[in-house]
Amino acid sequence: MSETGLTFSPEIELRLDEAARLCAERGVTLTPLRREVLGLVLSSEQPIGAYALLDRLRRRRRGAAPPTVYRVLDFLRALGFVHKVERLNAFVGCPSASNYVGHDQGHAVQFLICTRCGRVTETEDDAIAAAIADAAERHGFRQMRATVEIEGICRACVG
Amino acid sequence: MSETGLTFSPEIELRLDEAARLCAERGVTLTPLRREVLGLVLSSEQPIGAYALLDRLRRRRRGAAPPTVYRVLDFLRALGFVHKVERLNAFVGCPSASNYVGHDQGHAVQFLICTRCGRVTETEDDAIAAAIADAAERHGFRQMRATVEIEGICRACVG
DNA sequence: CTCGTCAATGTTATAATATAACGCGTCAAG
DNA sequence: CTTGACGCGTTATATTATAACATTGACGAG
Repeated sequence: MSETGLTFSPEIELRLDEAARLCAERGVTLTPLRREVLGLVLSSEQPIGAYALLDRLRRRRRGAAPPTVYRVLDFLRALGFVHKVERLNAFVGCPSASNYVGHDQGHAVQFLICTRCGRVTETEDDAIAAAIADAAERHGFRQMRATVEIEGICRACVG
Repeated sequence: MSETGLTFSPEIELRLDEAARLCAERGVTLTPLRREVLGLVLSSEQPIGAYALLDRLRRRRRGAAPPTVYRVLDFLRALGFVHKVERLNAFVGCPSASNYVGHDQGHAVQFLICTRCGRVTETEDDAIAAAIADAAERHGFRQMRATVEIEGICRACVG
């Protein structure tokens, strides 16, 4: 009857389709492997580490190795589909990848990391970005990108 | 005649003395090992990785091992004498440790990371801190600390 | 004194994260 | 048809960090 069926939830498949479209626009390819890795990242409630990703990937692709996932993550980050949370050495899907600009930067994002539930919320706060740009300028510093990771307890956890 | 001589430059020895004083105030001890590690971090022009630190430490202490430096770094970070630069997995001395407040936080600091010369400048920008606090609050997020790391080209390098 | 306790460090092993380097197949341009 | 770029496989290794347990020395209670 049916084929393998959808690998991911319909919502995520939609986002993957959108990502494929954006890739095509930029003259690059969202290969099956890349699509699968992105789907796994997007499916994770929490930031996912490269090796956790690798484990999950291996359920479907025998022989996947660290370079497999790191290469794909590099690709996805360069396109802005995925971000790395430095504090956690883990990766999150970008909720607004259509805003894409460039190499894991472009739209200045910040993360709210809940140390209780482990979830990470991405924001794009212009006031923070402006304050940072301003501070950089005052130091005569030519800013390329900024990492902003706020740790604490999220609304849901704090009750 | 003289003994071993000063391990570090006079300026750094002064800062180490000050650190020892602050430790005493807080009822903890800046042991010789801790003093030496802090001196090494302060002596480094650039952020220094734990294993680079370990190498240098070994010149004077045979048998130093990774836990040796990680434990000391934890101690120094808890006191605010040292910060970790997450983007680099490396450590910098805090220029204003007298402002100490607590566990590698307290006074909200930001880093300006020059990707050309590798130097890192620490700042304490209230506008950034305020913008972050404000954004957190708007998300109903109880902020505990924030990592802000700005990458680009420093004044000296950009000319 | 001497015992217990604690902070500090030593010691061994291993976990977790990330990259280097090379090979191989496909496919399109020339 | 061959050359070069891309995508991925494969093996090995580098880098960063922690777990777990042992030893030492200082110091107060008894």
